[in-house]
Amino acid sequence: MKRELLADGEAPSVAEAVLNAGFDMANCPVRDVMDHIGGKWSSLMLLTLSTKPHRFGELKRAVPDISQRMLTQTLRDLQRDGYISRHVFPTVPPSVEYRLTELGESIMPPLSALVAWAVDNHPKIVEARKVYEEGAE
Amino acid sequence: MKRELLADGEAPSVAEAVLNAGFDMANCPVRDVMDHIGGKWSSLMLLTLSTKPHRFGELKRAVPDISQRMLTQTLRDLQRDGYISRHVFPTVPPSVEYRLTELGESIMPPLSALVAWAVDNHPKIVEARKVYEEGAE
DNA sequence: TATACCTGATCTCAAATTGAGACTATAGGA
DNA sequence: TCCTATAGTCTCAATTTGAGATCAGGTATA
Repeated sequence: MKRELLADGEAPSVAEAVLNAGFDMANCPVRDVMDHIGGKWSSLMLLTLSTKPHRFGELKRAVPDISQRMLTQTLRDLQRDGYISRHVFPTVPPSVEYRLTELGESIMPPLSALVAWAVDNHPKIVEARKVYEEGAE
Repeated sequence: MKRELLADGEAPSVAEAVLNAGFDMANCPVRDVMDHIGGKWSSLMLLTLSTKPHRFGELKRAVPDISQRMLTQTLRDLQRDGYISRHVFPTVPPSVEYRLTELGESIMPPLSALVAWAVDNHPKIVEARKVYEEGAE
């Protein structure tokens, strides 16, 4: 395995590798990638599309509180970065299908791991916020 | 293991679990967590703090193009959500040390995996953008 | 025939978020 | 006395976001 995951207390090898060796802040891959897939809707889009290809309207229904404007823009961004592909079917009215590319599929294992962590640890975060708010009074 | 990582082509079990079972969009853990650690600077902060505790000024030097305002705010947000702790030393001038909490440590394995993916696949994304721009002309 | 409606996408304007840079307090050193 | 360093905060302009109307074009309904 090229990079090992960190166990609690283990030396953070990935972080050190990234932060030390050739870490150009001006053209930082971490920020460049995280900015996009960390966007407000991107992870939810990728997660939804990982189950199966979706049409525009399906995505809108799957993620109800996204505005049409942001849906279009999020899809454009993901397409631009090569995570998803866009297929127009010349039906009437025209329908458009979005699906993960190979690159998009390849990010799902680490992204899913992070999402799983998020779901598992969400209660702790909510609790931490409550404690913080109480301390701030 | 509670959740398994996905191999390419495997059924996206995490995504389905999240999207189906009790997935309340209004109080979505995925968005709630990703919004914060996916923020423009959060992942870089966590990554930097995972190597060792840092003082405010050290963080500013480690992430040069963050503004002081956003550094303060990002640290507050991470502290509020329980990822990092803040220790004030009553020296003159006072110095403040930030370090990962147990919760913060626990997110590093999945976050590091994603960062590793980002570093490994950054060239493909840059290439995808180039192709997209050319096709758009 | 006229009207409503479906699709995916865009336009406009107001609201929220962000960045740049100046400003605060205190104390030590030149 | 003036300059430096620390960890922030404050203000204002620029960018990003959301809500809602609008578009194009063809089909179903009245």
